[in-house]
Amino acid sequence: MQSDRSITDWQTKARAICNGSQVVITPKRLEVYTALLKAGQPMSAYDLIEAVNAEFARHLTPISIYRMLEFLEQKHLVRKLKSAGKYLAITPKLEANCEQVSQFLICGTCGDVKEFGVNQRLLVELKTFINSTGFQLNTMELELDCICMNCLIHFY
Amino acid sequence: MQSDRSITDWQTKARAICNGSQVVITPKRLEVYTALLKAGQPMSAYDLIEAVNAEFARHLTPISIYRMLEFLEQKHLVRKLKSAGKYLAITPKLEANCEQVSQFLICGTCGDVKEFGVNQRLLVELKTFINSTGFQLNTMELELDCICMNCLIHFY
DNA sequence: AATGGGATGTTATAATGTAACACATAATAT
DNA sequence: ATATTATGTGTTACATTATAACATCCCATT
Repeated sequence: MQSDRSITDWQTKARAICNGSQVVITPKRLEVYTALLKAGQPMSAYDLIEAVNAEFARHLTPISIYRMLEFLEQKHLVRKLKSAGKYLAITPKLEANCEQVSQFLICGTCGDVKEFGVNQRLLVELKTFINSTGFQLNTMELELDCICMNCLIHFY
Repeated sequence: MQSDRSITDWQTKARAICNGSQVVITPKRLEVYTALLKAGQPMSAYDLIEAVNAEFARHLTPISIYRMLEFLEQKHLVRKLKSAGKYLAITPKLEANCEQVSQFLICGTCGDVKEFGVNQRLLVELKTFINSTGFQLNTMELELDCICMNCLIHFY
């Protein structure tokens, strides 16, 4: 959960990011982004529909949400976690530190997600290996299949 | 696509792996595994239903396939690629080489998957970083979001 | 006002994955 | 040898995630 203050900051930044092109951040797109910011955790597209419709008195349909999410992804305001089918607002956390790259640690048991900064050198090394295959990494922010401490204790 | 010879080898190994416990590899489970081996590439559960039903004259339903896939995953005969929603028969390729760990390079554009061996040291290092978070990596065989050379040429 | 591009609405449907309960089969215990 | 139990499968229905196709709206510019 983000504070109201930082949400406002991020809304402002979002507007700035989308400035200048023909393609703009509309009120609804900003609402989708805001709902994700407020949640402060990954949400499914359908959970997001409920959240936006409730909070902003809309009646968005799945296709609309998916289109807006696609837009927000292109602007790097939202990140899709493919392995979980969930979406996450991108926040500043580790951006300031160029030595660190965010990794998404996803608990395969309960779905909890932790964002964690890892030494950039490590990922550059991995990227270099991969480049020799003809495939190129789309991002160095990996989705890592994990189990969280809580599930480890309770279920194993 | 695997050769008939190596498919037979893997069927035999599969039986051996499942030997000794109460839980056995039944004909149908072996058929699911065999269909995946023959495909030699990741398949969706529904593609797999069609393949098994056609080749072995079954009429399996989704729930059955998912149950069999779960069994095969537990026995490490099948790997689920969560980010792609596809399933892959596990084959020997890199197992012999302890210095290397398989990585799954997944083209986000066309869905093509390449298995690629990476220096184990690198992944142990990553794993060590992650352990400090309270989350633990379920596997060092990562799913890496990539673009393949072919899509790179055609679409960008 | 006309037009043209981007954004959204509307409807329908595809693709992926599970729940709940019934039945079958095979190993074991009595 | 039968009863019991655990495992495997069938059947039906449904939940969740995602997209296709086409219509309409809105707004900037002509």
